[in-house]
Amino acid sequence: MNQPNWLDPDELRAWRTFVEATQLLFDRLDRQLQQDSGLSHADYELLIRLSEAADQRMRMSELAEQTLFSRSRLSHAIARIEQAGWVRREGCPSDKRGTFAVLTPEGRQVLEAAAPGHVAAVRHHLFDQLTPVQRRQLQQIANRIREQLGHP
Amino acid sequence: MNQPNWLDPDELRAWRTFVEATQLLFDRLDRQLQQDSGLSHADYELLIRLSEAADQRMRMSELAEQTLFSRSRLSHAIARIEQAGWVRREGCPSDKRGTFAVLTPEGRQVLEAAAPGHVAAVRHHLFDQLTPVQRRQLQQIANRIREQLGHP
DNA sequence: GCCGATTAGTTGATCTGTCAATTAAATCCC
DNA sequence: GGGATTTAATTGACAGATCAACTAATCGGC
Repeated sequence: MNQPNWLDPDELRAWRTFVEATQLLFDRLDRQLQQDSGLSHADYELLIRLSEAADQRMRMSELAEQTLFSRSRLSHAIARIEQAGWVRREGCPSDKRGTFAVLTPEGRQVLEAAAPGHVAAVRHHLFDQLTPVQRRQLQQIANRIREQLGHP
Repeated sequence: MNQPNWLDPDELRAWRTFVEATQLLFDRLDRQLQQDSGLSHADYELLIRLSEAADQRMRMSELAEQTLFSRSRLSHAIARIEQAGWVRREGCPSDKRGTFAVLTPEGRQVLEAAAPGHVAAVRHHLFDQLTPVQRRQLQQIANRIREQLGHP
C-alpha cells in the first residue's frame, strides 16, 4: 500500500459504472416502492423476511443478520413499523432477553399490496435487461464478492 | 402487473446475492474510509471529482450530476466539508446564480492521504476477486443497467 | 451456586439525507 | 423591454441511520 497501485483506466471505468448503476437501480426501486406503497426498501425487506419465516415471526437478532441491519437500526426500524401496525413484538419465553418480531395481518396486507409492483420493477430494471448468461455471470460475481466479505 | 410475474428461484437467489454483495461491499469500503481517513464515501466522491476538474473547481449543478447527488443533498454536504476546510465556495461571475465548489489545498491533502487506502480496498474486495473476464462482464452488465435507467 | 464475560435488545444524541418551499438570476418571447 | 417561466442553489423541518452507552438475562468456569 506504499506506492499506490492505482486502478487502470478500464478498472476505473468499470468501478464507476458499477457504482453508478447500483446507485441508480436502488434509488429507482426505492422510489417506486415509496410512491406506490409508502414503504421504504428497508421496510419491505423486513416485512418480506418476516413473511417467509415460520409462524410469521423471527428473533430480532436473526432478522438483523438476514437483512444486514445493525441491531440498533433494527430496533428503531421495528419501532416505527410497529407504530404503523405492521408488526408487533413478543417476548421469547425460553430466553427472556429475546424478542420476536411478528408480522401482523395488516403488515401482510401491506406487503402483499407492495410486492407485485416491486417485483415487476426489479424484473424490468434488472432481469429484463440481462441475457440468461449475464444473469448467471452476475450471480457468480456477486457471490464471489459476498463470500470474500465473510458471508459464506 | 396484474397476476404478478414472480421471480423464479434462480432469479430470487441472484437478486438477493446481488443486493447482499453490494451492501456488504459498500459498507466495508465506507467503514475503511471512515476509520482510516475520517471521510465518508460521499465526501470522498465529492473531493475526487473536484480534484479531477479543471482548476480544482466545479459548478454545484455539474458536481451534483456527476455524483448523482440531489442539489439539496449537495448543498448540505458541501456546507459540511466547507466547514471542515476542504472546499470553499466561489460565485460564478458569468452567471450570478451559480456557485463553484473549489477544492482547497487542505482538501487535496486529505484526499491524497485517503486515496491509496481506498483504492487498495476496492482492489482487494472487488477486482482481486474477479477474473479479467468477469471484470468485463461486470462492466457490461452495469453499463446495461445504467443505460436503461437513463444515463447514456 | 456465583461472579465475570458475553449476548439480546433498547435508547438517546447526533449526523446525514429528503422533501417542499424559497430566493434570486437568467431566459423566453411577443 | 418587461412579465411569465425556467434554472441554480440554499434553507429548514423532518425522517432515517449511526454510534456509544445502557439494561437485563444467560453462559462458562471453577
